[in-house]
Order: sequence, then C-alpha cells, then structure tokens
Amino acid sequence: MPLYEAKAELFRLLGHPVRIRVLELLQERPMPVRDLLAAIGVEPTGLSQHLAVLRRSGMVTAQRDGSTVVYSLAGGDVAELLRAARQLLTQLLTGQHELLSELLQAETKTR
Amino acid sequence: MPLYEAKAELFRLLGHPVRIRVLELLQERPMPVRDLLAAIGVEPTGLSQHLAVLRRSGMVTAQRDGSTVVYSLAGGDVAELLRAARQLLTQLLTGQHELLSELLQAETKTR
DNA sequence: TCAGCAATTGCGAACATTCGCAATTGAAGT
DNA sequence: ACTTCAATTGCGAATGTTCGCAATTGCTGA
Repeated sequence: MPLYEAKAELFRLLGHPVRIRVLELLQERPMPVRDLLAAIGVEPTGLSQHLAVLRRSGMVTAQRDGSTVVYSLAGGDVAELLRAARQLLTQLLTGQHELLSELLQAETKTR
Repeated sequence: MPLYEAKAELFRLLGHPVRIRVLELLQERPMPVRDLLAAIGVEPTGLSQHLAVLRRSGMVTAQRDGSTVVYSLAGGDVAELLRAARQLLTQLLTGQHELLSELLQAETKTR
C-alpha cells in the first residue's frame, strides 16, 4: 500500500468533528466514555461508532474498568499532528484575510 | 465556527489520495496541470475537481500561463502537516507490529 | 437470578463524495 | 474564422459516511 494512500486514509479518519474532539480531550488525560459523552454532547451510539473508528486505526486504546470503559491515546504523537493542523489553519485564514484586504483596497482605488 | 470543526474540515479535505499526491508534488515545485496529470495518472476531469477542492480551501493557488495553468502551494506550511502525518503513521504501524508480536509470543508460550 | 446501567453492535434511511461522460471556456496555431 | 489542445464545469450513477433506533453484551448491586 502506497504511503500517500495511508496518509489519505489517516486524514480521512481524522475528518470528523467528534473524532477530533475525542482526541483533543484524551490529550489531557485518559477518560471513561461517560466523560467523553458529557463533554461532547452526542448520542452514546454515535460516540461509540466514532470511538470504534479510532480504535481500529490504533490511535486510541480502550480498557474496561468495572462497568465503565476508559479510553486513552495510544503511543503515537497525535498532539503534533493536531498542532500542525492548527498552525496551517491560522496560516490559511490569515492568507485569505490578506487577499480580502487587497481586493477591498483595489476596489477603493478604482473608485 | 469552532476550531475543532475547522480542523475536521481540513482533515476531510486532505482525506483523498489524489489530493495528497498533488500536495506532495507541489512541494517540490510549482507545476502545470499537465505534469500533475502525467505524474498521478488520473482522468483530467477528476484531477480538476480535486484541484478545485484544494483551491477553495486556499491551500494551493493557480495562475494561467498561456494555455496551461500552473499550480503552487499557497503560503501555509503544508509540509509540516504531512511530515507529522507520516511520523504518526509509522508510530501507529510499529505499535500494531509490537502488539502482533506480543500476541504471537503469547501464542507460542501456551503451546 | 434478575433488574438496571454502561457501552457496543446491527441495520436502514438520509446525506455527502467520487468518478466519468458530455459540454464549455480560454488561448494558440493555421 | 476555425480547428485544436488544455483545463474546467455540469451533471448523474455508484459508492461511502453518518445518524438514530432497536437489540445485545458485560458488569454490578438487590
């Protein structure tokens, strides 16, 4: 399997708000499903499905503790990826902002 | 719009092999569509659509030069994000590999 | 044993993405 | 003006994703 396909697959797995929130929350500390549920505010069934996706990808691990299930980030440096994403986002946004400014300025010049 | 939604959106946009390849290729140098087409090996119409996605997101920019259109990476540090993705991927894969080894070892022990 | 809570799974309907064909735009050569 | 090549856009069919309901599993406490 080519590397670029694996990358695309990874990004696709990250491409959902709930899954992003889960990863961000687990970055602080391991958490039982109950807490994730309360923090995110989504149907249990939906959360379970998103957790299953993350589990299958190996990004998080689950372990039962009594009747609750506690999720943790597995090994990899997810934080670094999220950080890079935030950085790129701000760069893209300021880029668009600059472009907009230029357009507005050109607009006023022609008047 | 919450930040985690923007991040998810960004990842979703990156979640396709062709778009990843385009970004990787543009990282080397700006390129006309023709070259991308030859390098990736996909229908022109499909490539155009993926390029449109990247354009709308502000990650790449296009400029006409005669009858050809040349694409370039726009400002943001896409490279950093792709690098982080590759790092995480290798970490995830070695993680799974270790897990597999443990399972196999446990298996042989019980025999 | 059984009632009850936590979390998950199976499944179907709604929704979004992707792909290729046909048609279109823009620029270059004749 | 007309043909040709490069790239894009408009669709529709096929495919994939997401969501909630109903049913299930695993565990705990009566």
